Amino acid sequence: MDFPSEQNYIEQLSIDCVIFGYHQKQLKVLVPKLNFNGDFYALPSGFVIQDEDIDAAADRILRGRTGIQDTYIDQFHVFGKAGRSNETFLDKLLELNKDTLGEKGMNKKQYDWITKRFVSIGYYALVDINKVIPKKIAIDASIDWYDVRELPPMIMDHNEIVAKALDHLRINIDDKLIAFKLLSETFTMKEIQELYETVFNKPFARNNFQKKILDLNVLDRLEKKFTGAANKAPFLYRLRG
Amino acid sequence: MDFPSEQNYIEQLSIDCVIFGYHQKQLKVLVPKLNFNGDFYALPSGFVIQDEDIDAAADRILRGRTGIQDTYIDQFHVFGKAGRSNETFLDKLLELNKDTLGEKGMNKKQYDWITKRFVSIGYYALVDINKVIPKKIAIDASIDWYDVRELPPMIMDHNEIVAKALDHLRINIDDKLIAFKLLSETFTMKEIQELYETVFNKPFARNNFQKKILDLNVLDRLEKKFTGAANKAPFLYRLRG
DNA sequence: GCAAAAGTGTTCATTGTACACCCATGT
DNA sequence: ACATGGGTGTACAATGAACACTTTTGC
Repeated sequence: MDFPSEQNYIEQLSIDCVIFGYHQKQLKVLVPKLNFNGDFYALPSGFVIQDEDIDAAADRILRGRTGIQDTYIDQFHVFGKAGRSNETFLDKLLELNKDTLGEKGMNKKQYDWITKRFVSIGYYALVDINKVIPKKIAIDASIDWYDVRELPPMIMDHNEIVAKALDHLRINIDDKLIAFKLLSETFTMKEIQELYETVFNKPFARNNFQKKILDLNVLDRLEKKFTGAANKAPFLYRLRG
Repeated sequence: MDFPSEQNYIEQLSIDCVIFGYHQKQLKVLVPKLNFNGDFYALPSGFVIQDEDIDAAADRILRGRTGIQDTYIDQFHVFGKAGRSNETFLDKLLELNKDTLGEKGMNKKQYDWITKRFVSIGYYALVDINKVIPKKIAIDASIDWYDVRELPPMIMDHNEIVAKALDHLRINIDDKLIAFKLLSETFTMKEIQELYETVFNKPFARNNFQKKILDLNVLDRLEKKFTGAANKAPFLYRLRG
């Protein structure tokens, strides 16, 4: 396997990505399971190349797991507690993977790299879940979408990182008009409302919600969407610009 | 001099502090001038010790320049463009300080430390300017308060860092009730208003402002403050808790 | 009494919420 | 025709901004 210590990365600095998607009234996060013995789930992470902007590094990490690039990303917090790495996680990982991560599998440089304390920059990304085909990379055993409310226990402080990312998503969703990044190109008003209700975990009044969204003046109203249902056909909308 | 490369610091990761104070209708930033040949002004910065939380590192750096600790700090952004260090600044610094920073003054390890690319975590701090006696540390030739609108040109992207810190101060000032951190223990309503007017660079209506602040329900009204002026004496207030 | 500045109240506009109603669609 | 869900309009409440008025202080 490739050890990051062999690459020209900044040491002890990592980037953790919370990739949000939305499907069928569920806010989902893309989470790989690590290709080691033991059930280790970890956010898509990576390191910063010496001559690379940190935003570019986040975009590169995202591209590796989603296949798409130039998606919406937002750097929201740095996680830098000294003890965030070594609360049982590392011991367990090394214990269960003596062959690959022990003295046989690694040299000292490699061992030092993974056992040192890391400061991690948290990014969250919003993607159209239909455009993403989750991709395993070398370190992954599998990768899947999980409902943000039913995430597996992840390594280190990764569950906290997701919680904080969700806080920031809620704070920014109106201000930065980012809700639409989670939807397809075109969408109905009901779909936006259900997205909001999922994100905030509370109902919104239908008519007032419509007014609020239309008053943003950022949507173009397109043709109607005929579903075959026995009711009035809803309009499709698209983000202007 | 002490080189940071001799300490047990995380490499290529720094912390930059924007220390805000307020005095006589001016929002001020504490800026040291570096103890090198050439006019190099730089935000109070430092590095993270291996077993130290990043918040603790910021607090330590702050304590070094202000003498006070446990002040209000907020981590607001990470500055990580690959080219932020080496736009003429480093060349100029090395050129003007061949004796101390050239081959004579430094070994290779020290030279590598200062010439590598840095990712910097930005913190801003709010202090009661009356409680701070600015302290030079070894690297400083001088240290002074500057009006945020009349800062000297600083190294690298430090002027941008201040601008972004000010953005975040404005965003958070109401939400996190942090305006009072810039004032003395007790203050008049007029002093709070002038602080707001300085921070936002715009006037506020006196009566509405008073109502807004009192409606926060976080202030205790104390005795009146008799200034000797020929007008009604204002009340003093203090943050509750 | 008077000027200066603090404190309070009242009105108007804007925004947000709750309720009611009409419209299109397929059976 | 009618059940279903989409779209719009109106009334009320809460919030915020503009204006007016009263109170206190030292000369």
